[in-house]
Formats: sequence, structure tokens, C-alpha cells
Amino acid sequence: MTRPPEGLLRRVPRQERGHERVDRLLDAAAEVIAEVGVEAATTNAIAARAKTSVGSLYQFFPNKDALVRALAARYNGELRQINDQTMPVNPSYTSVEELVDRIMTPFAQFYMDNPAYRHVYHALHNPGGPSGEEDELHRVIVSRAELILASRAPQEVPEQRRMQATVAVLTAHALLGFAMTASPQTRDGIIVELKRALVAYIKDVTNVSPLVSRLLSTDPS
Amino acid sequence: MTRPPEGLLRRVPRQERGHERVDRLLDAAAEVIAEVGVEAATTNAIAARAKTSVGSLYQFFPNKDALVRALAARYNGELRQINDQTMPVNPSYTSVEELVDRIMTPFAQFYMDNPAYRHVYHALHNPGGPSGEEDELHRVIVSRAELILASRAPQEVPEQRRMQATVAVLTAHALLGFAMTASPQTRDGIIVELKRALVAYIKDVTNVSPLVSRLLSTDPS
Amino acid sequence: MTRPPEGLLRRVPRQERGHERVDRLLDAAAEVIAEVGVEAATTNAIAARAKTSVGSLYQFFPNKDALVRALAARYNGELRQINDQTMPVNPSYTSVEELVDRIMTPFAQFYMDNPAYRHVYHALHNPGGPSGEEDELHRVIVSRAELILASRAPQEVPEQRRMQATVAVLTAHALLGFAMTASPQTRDGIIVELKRALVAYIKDVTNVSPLVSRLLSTDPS
Amino acid sequence: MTRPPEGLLRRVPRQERGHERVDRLLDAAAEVIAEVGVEAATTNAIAARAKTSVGSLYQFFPNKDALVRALAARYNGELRQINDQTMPVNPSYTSVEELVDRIMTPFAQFYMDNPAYRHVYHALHNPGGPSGEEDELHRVIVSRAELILASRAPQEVPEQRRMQATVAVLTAHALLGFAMTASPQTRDGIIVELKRALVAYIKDVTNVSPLVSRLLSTDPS
DNA sequence: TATGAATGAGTGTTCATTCAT
DNA sequence: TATGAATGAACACTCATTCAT
Repeated sequence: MTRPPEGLLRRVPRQERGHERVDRLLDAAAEVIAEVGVEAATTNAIAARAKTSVGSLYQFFPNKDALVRALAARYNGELRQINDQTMPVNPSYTSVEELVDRIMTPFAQFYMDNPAYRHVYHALHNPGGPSGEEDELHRVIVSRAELILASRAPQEVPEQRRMQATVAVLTAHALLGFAMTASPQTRDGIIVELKRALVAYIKDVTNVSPLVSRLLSTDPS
Repeated sequence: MTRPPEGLLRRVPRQERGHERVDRLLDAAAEVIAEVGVEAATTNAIAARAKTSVGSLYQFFPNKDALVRALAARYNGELRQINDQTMPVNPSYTSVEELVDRIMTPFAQFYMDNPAYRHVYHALHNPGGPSGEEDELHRVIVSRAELILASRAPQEVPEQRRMQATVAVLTAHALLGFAMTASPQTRDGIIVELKRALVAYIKDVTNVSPLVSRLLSTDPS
Repeated sequence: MTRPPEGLLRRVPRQERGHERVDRLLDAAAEVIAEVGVEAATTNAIAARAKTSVGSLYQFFPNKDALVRALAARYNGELRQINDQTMPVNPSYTSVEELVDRIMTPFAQFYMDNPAYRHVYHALHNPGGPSGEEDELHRVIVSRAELILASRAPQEVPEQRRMQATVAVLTAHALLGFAMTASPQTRDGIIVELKRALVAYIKDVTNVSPLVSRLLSTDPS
Repeated sequence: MTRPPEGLLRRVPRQERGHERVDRLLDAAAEVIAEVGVEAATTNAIAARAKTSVGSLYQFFPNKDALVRALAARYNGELRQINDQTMPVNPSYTSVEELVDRIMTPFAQFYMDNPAYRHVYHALHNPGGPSGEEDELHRVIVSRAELILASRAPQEVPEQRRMQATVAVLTAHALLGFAMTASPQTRDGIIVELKRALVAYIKDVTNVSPLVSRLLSTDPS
């Protein structure tokens, strides 16, 4: 499991015990946050859930904010791993359908496994929330989406590509976040449709089979 | 301006003065929430912004929760109006591009004009947030999206159609919410791409074979 | 009774009720501080003593620090009044004994009446204590002592006079502070000796020639 | 260096190592207290400064209170030593000026060398502070002052003498405490004036008629 | 009816003290 | 015996809500 960057910790755990404790605290935070949201998750509740005391929590995190950001960092690390693991396959030789499926499936799994993610993500991107430099959370993913688009439609303007990547990523984020809260059945349906939407959009954007495309849609003659 | 449903009000304003007061309170709430978010928006700050007293606020709303829900209801009403106003045109005889554009443009305007909407929406859909039955907020829109899809692909399974409608609506919501916070330039770019994504998805879902699509959409004769 | 300067208050009390409340809070603070000291005086205890709630306390004072400083300011005002009221008599035509007695008696009374004064004074003059600009607390008194010394020994160097004034004032402060905590009997004895010490010092400093001194003070015939 | 009385220690250090540790702790406590005051000096900070652990601190001192009292006791011992070393000279055959100078100079040095002394002294003499029986801190000095006064004015009432001694000692304490925090220049000036004040007071109290006084002190023949 | 002062439970955080290693 | 991680009571402060005027 990804470790929180030391910058967020008050004390760098030197012992395995310390790491365990930090992990337990982050696990507990994730649980509590998943249940009641970031703001309503009290440090005491988190400590209790971790079967520790507030004091211990504050031994590792200078304040609640840092705890939330550490959780975000952990998610970030996991997402990056997922990202990296689905990367290897040369995207150019894959059908869009397969590409989207290969990428989205583990991400969907991540969302389902980490119900607190949405809350943390939202808290980090909103006024009053933890001071947000942790935005890297998405930058990685967006960049990767850009790469994919670039490999399939190299002629596009970079700025536009960035927006397209953003659209794709935010769409996935929104719908996976929603899916998480739905019944298992709806969940699966939503994920299927999400993939479909992404495929359609990517095809459109990358101008799939320009020839066919042109024949079909731009050459009404 | 849409009035909040009476169920949310402690006292039904009998006088025009009362209505004004409620509206001023909701306006103030929207302002404050747009600035600091729902949780950080204190009832005192809202009352002060409305140039009233907390006491007055509690005369009309039994608690902060109800105030937020009333604001949500007002947004709901406005959205419904937008929805209704873009309805009349028979969707079947319109190109998907035009349809999406006609629908999305006023919605985009709504999001830009109501920066608190995102916060209210999010608060209502989350644990710890106001007890969520106000989901009608989206039901209207989703239903309308379903209608559109139904008119263009009548043979689909209703359950699936509902998911497709949900995907479309949530995508729009997420991206308009994001666009709002971006620079004007990015904003417009995102909206363009959002429309493109929706068009691509709807075309795919309504199974418009490119050929048929062209026939349907470019040859209205 | 002297009012705290508005700068220290969060809200300027517009009603007599508000002033009463602020005064009650300061009275309560003085009581609690007299009993347990500044640090151990909790805002809740002070509020309770004032028969109010913490919330009310914080309606008037932005934080504990400001409350303590407001109390200091009140003491400051009272001390200044005492100072001004004992001023009028031309010090040059008075025997040092009479002068010291006239000045010290009301100050002694002040210390006895305000057992919290020492604590507040100390808290303001120490590290970690409320950020100390309230030092005016003593400046007034020291200045006045300087004036007296100047009128009786105009030839002295001002810098030295300031030190002499400081010595006199701090001596009085220390001994009145001590007297306060002693038995009534000891208290009175200490005050008598304090006056004697001040008289002796002032005479020495103002260079009352021993001869004249003897004539004036030891030969009543 | 004076050792703390064993009553304050949880465990009597049997080894030289233990003594060293206790001394290091007291040194550290003095440093930290000098910087932030008694209340803000945390046991962890003190242990860290002593390059030990809190655990070790609590091995030697049952609680923070005892640590502070042990520090007080150490100061007490040092003061007693200073006291004893300036004692030998027969006070009766010395001018008051010389006597005061001889006594005050090492005390002044002590105050300058031990900036924590004031804080410790104050903490011990105040409500909420360590349970105060350690007043011996001053008793020694006051007693010695009494002896001096007795030797020069044997006819006085003992009770009054005790008050006079107290006045002298507290005056010195207050002004040395103040001097410590001032600029070096002011510091020296204050000490000069303090001595002058003490001389004047002692002369007055021991009823040295100014004439005799002059004879005694300026004409050593 | 309108006001805003009053309330106090609840939150984040600290720090003296303990105790497993 | 030495360590420092763990504990949790206690504190300053906020804010939704009430209620006297």
C-alpha cells in the first residue's frame, strides 16, 4: 500500500509499528469519511475507529487537514499505480473499446473499493477545504489521457487535447462516483454505459478511420 | 423566480413582504454558499448577507438543512423551466448536434449564473448532508433525457435507457460544474467538448448508423 | 467603572445590557483569575462565574487573550484615575512623607480591592502571555513618578530619573502585590514599611540635604 | 552545583550517571523556562533539551510540579551559598553602602545568570502553581536580612524587623527581575538605583541619624 | 412579527503522564 | 533502566438554534 509522503506527517514513523499505526489511521479515516463525509468525520471518531487515541493521531498528523491530504496522497499513489499498470500496452494497436475497457475496469474497481475517495477528492477541490495543492491527484490521470489521445490523433491542438482529456477524466470520475452509491445492478449498468460514452467520445475526437468517417459523415454526396 | 415548495417552509409567507424576505434569504444563501461552500456557510452569515437577522431566517426555515433544501428546490424550479422551454421542438426531427446544443446552452448558462448550485447539489447527495429526498433535483432532467432517447431509440430497454440518461446528465453536471471554476477560455472549450461528448454518446446509444444518421439529420425532407 | 477600549471587543455593546454583560464578564474574570491565576482561568469557568455561557463571552471578546487585555485595560483606567485624583496638590510644597502617603494609600487600596491585578500584570509582562502592548499599564504611573522627582530634583539627568521612577514604582508594585496575599496585620505593616522605603529613597534621590532633612523631619519642636 | 533535596525526587539517584541526568534535566528545564515561562515549558520540551526522554524525566520527578520545585530548590541552594559567602564580614563595622554593595553584587550576578529564576519564583508563589511550601526559597534571605538589621538596630520589635527585611528582599527581587529583562545599560542603572534605595531604607530603618551616617560612611578614619 | 443576544453541545488540538518494549 | 509511543482529560473556540424583548 502506498505510503503518505513524509511532508504531510508530523513525525516520520521509524518503526514498522508506526507505519502500521499511520495506515490504521488512514484506513479508519477512509471508513469514517465514507460514512459521514470529510467535514463530519471528527478526529476523535477517526482515532476511535483506528482503535487509538486522538493523541496518537496528532502524533502523526499535525492536524485534520494533513490527515485528509495524506489520505488523498495515498489514493493518489494507488491511482498512479493503476495508471502505470494499464499503461504498457501500445494504445495505438488496440481498439478503442479494448483500450477503454482495460483502463476503466481497474479504475472502477478502485472507486468501488474506496468509497471515501469521492469525498476526499471533493474536499480537496473546494473552498474551505484543505489547501489544495494535492491536485496532482488528477493531473497524472489527465496527462495520461492526453497521451492516449495524442497517440491516436497527433494532429490536434494540445490545448484542445487537454480539454478533451479533462472531459474524459471528469466524466469517468463523476460516473464512477455515482455508481459507487447505487445498487450493484445499477452500478454495473452505469459502468457499461460509461465505457460506451468514453469510447464514443474518444472515437469522435480521434477521428476514427478518417476515411470511413469522412465517407460516412462528411461526404454527403 | 421559482418559489420554494411550502413543505420546506416553517411558515407559509402570507404577505408579499414574507416572500421577499424568503427570496432575499435564498439569494443570500446562494451568495455565501458560492463563496465558502455549504458547510462553512453559517446561518448568521446568510442572515447578515440578506440584511436580516438569524431570528428571521429561523422564522421561515426550521433549520439550516431546510434552507439548503429550499435553495435546491428553487434551483430545481429554474432547471425545470429551462427544461420546459427547450422542450417544445420535436426532438425527432432535429439533428443530435442541434438538439444537444439547444439543450445544453441554457443549462450551461444556468451553471455559470448559479455558482452555488454545485455545492448545493453535492451537499444534497452526500452522507451527513441534508436528508436527501430532494433528489427530484435531477429526476426531472433525467426523465427528460429519457424521453429524448426514447423518441430516438424506442426499441431500447427502459432500465438501460434510464442509465443512459443518467450518464448523459451526470456528465453534463460534472463538466459544467468544472467549467464554472475555470478561466473563461477554458470554460468555453470545455463546454464545446462536453457537447461533442454528449452528441457522440447519444448517437451511439440511439444506434444511429452513420448512414441513417446522415439521412435523419441532414435531410429533413 | 472604566470601560474596556473598544479595540479589544469583538462587538461594541450598544445597549446598557451589553455593557452590564461585559462588566459582569470582566468581574468574573477578575474573580476566577484571582483564585487560580490567568492560565488556569478557563473561559468556561469565567463564563459560568458571570452566570453566562461561553458563547456570550466570545460574543464580546474574540479570544481569551483579548479578555485578559480588556481586564488589564480596565485596571489601567482605574489606576489612571487614582493617579489623576492624587495629582492636583503641588508636590513641591508637600513633605515627602505626606506626598508618598497621599499617593500610596489609594494605590494600596486598589491592590487590596483587585487581587487579580497582580496576575494580569504578570501575564502581560511575560513570554507566552498576551501580546504585551498594554504596557501603558505602568507607563502612566512611571511618568507621574518622574514628574514628581523632576519637580524636586530638576537638576538630575532624565535617564537616571526614569530609572529612579521605575525603581520606586516596581518596588511599590512588588510590595503591594505581596501585601495582598498576607494576613491583614502583616499587610498593614508592609504598607507602612513600603512607604518608609519610598520616602527614604525619594529623599535620597532628590538630594534633601541631611541637615535640612533632620530639621524637617526629626525636629518637630 | 547544589543538589535537589531528595524529597522532591521520585528515586534517589544512586549512580553518578543519575545525578548527571538530574542535573541535565534541571539545566534543560531552566533553559526552556527562561525562554517560554513555566506553564508553557512542556515536559517533552524539557526532556528533549536535556537530550533524554520524557520517560527518564518521570523516572526522577513524579510530575512537572516536582521538577519545578526541584529547580527552585537548586536555586535556593545557590542563593544560600551566595548568602553564606557574603556573610563573614561583621556587618556592624561596615558602612551600609559597602554592606549593600557586597551583598547585592553577587545576587545581581545570580539573577543575570539564571533567567529562569524569576519564573520559577513566581510560579511557586501563585495559585495554581506548585504547592507552595518551597517558600524557604526566600526565608533564608529574609532571615539573613533580619540578622543584619538586628545587628544595627537591636532595639526594634522583631515583627517589624521581619517586615523590613521582607521589604528589602522583595524590592531587590523585583528590581533584579526587571533588570534582567532590560538592556545592559538600563540594567546597570537599575542596579545602581536599587542599591541606593536599599541603602536609604536600611539607614532609615536602623535609625542612622543622617549626621552619624555621614560620619560613619564618608569619614572612615 | 422582527431582532440579535444568549446558549451550550461539540470540534480540533495540546500536553502531563503512563507503560510496553 | 531508558525510551518515546500511547493515552485521554481538558481547553479554547464555533455555530446552529432558541427566546426574551
